[in-house]
Amino acid sequence: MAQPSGRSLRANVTLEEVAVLAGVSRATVSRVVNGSPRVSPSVRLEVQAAVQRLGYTPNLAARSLVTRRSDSIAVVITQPAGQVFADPFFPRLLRGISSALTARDRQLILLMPESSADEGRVANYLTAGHVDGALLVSLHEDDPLAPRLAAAGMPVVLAGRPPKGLRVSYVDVDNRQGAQSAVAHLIASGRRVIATITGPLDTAPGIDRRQGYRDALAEGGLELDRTLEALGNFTPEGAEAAMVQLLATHPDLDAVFAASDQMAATALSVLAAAGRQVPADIAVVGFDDLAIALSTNPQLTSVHQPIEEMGREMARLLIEAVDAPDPVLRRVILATELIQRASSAGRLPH
Amino acid sequence: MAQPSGRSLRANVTLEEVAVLAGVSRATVSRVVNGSPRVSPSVRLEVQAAVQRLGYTPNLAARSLVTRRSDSIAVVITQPAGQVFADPFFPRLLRGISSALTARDRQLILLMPESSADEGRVANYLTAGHVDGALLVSLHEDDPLAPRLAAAGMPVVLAGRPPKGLRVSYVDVDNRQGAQSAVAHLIASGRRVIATITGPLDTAPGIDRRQGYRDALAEGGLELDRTLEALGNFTPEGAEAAMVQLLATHPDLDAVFAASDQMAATALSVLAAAGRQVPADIAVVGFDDLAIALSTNPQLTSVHQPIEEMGREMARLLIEAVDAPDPVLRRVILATELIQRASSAGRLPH
DNA sequence: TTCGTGCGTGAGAACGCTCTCTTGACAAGG
DNA sequence: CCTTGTCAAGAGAGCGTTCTCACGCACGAA
Repeated sequence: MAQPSGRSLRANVTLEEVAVLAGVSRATVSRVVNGSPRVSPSVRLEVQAAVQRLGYTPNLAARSLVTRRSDSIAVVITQPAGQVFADPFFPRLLRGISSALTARDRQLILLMPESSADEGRVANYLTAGHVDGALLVSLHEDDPLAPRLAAAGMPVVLAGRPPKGLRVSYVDVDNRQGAQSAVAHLIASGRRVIATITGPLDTAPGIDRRQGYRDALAEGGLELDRTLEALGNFTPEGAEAAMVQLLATHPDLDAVFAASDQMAATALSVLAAAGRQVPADIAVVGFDDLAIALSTNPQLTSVHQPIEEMGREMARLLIEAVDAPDPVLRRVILATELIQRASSAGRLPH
Repeated sequence: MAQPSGRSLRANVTLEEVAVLAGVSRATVSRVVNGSPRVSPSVRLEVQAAVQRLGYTPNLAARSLVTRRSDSIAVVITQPAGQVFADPFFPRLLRGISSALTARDRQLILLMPESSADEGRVANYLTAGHVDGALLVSLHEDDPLAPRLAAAGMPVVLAGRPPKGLRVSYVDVDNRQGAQSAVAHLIASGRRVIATITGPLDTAPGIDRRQGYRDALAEGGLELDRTLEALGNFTPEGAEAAMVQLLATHPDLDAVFAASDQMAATALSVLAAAGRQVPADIAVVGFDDLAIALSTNPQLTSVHQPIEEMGREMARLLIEAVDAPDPVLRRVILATELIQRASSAGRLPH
């Protein structure tokens, strides 16, 4: 008998078929599948055997139709084109999210709107009830999606602290404490004229990391000198200009805290070109602990962020919010860790 | 009247309600929504107005239940832990995929199995019919998923050429031609002792890029010298060892083609440490055209790959396969482009 | 015995959609 | 005037679940 050509027939085992094989009703099979306690042990065994034998898998569409939940979560990555792709932040975060989501049998639906027209479609899609909640990852500040979804009553968790007092759950890395520990380390190793190359100061990481720098200076008894704070904007161009300027204005500079590894790498190049020895003359510390920190010369001391953990925590928070009867608002700040490498090796044997 | 606490009620506008408002039957509304031509213009207008007014959005679960297709596509990223994350390949590819998928109203379901146990679950999930097809992105070779899914009759498209003659559709970048053009460029600018630092030779890109190197040598009339081929394995450690060895064995070396930018960057460091001037003494060319190529000193000539385009093409191919009545097998190879920068600047003014 | 009480199980109605079939209106042809 | 064909529109079944009830049985108390 000829096999019908084309696509193989999907495994269409239904609850009904399992019920027949097990000699029970559909309802009972459903109970077993969903782990209800109201089933006698013997029947449960019987049903499980039938499920096994037929290779039954619940039809998610049918289930979703009646339960009115999709068991799926949207991850919205709003990406301002450019160079940010150099950063392995997204794969890491996605991995964390994915891991927590599959552990709880939720599907991950990925949305990457490119244009603002796309963003409108995404908002519609999300509020149409196709997903139970949304994880928002956005690097630019003025993302209108978060308030819009929150207003629509959709559970939402953000990656990173939102800007202006937006009341929505988020998970962030402790940028301030991370920067503080980096600069404290520089002070502890005897550096005294410490500059910072900052990120854009209209973003939370930019602000927080500079604040951490200031905290450390204050705690270390060093005076704050605004001319030691140069705007780098997280770009190579910005960092280069900042480093050049700092060298020109502060010949006695003996340490630089760059708010990102990429900027730190650029700073290292500028220093090398200027004939300054790192770490002998000047120590350099970055932030992010990317792979690039290992391929600079010398290797870069940097602040490590638990990105996967951040993703996992976001997913956990969101699921919690979805399952909760009332809206929940939670903030989670994850600790960072200073990874010491050659670029800040001691002046003071400490 | 008190608003019921908790989650806002989802927009539960149904076909029925639209039908009532428009004064037609459910079937007619369905026809309008799905763009059937068998509707009179006046009724269509009426229905569209009602849809608009109620903010109707089709319930995907219900639709999927009856059409027996999910209109969603899985993207499976099988990631061997490690350093490969440094590469922005995934975000780029995902963006391309996402773009093509949303343009055709398909959902992107992302799966990132971590363990082999996860991979088993993924295989089950996929064959359970929750998705219409799968896009497989795997950096390691012996991924059992592709043959398994293909055997189950699930439409599949791979990112990159599969290893041993696996008969499945894929989209790849022209690694061979890319490498060839890079090395041809070196020859054209007067280099004569050209080494290559290869990727792992059990992977398609590793093999293909070395082959491109050999092609260019042959075409340029240069003799193939196996001692000029050093294994770098796409890792910094491998590249460093390779570069050190090449310098030791070939004092007259005047060019290096590294099969990845990361390896090229490492090679540059080694050369700098050895006091060799780039590009005056030795030219260096990489592959991938990552952001890192811009932050090396000097900036790195590299082979650019159309990653987004690759993603888009994969999505297109898969949707085509899903819609086709019979299984389709297609291969698409996308051209690469050599981006010339300072690291290979001319010896011969050409 | 009689009457709850509790618990395992089944019957059957949704859920919102698509799709086949049927109906009815109208025009054209004999 | 009746038949035939065409085409818009409606009726209604059915997709695979879950979930509310109702049922029946066993058990213990009156």
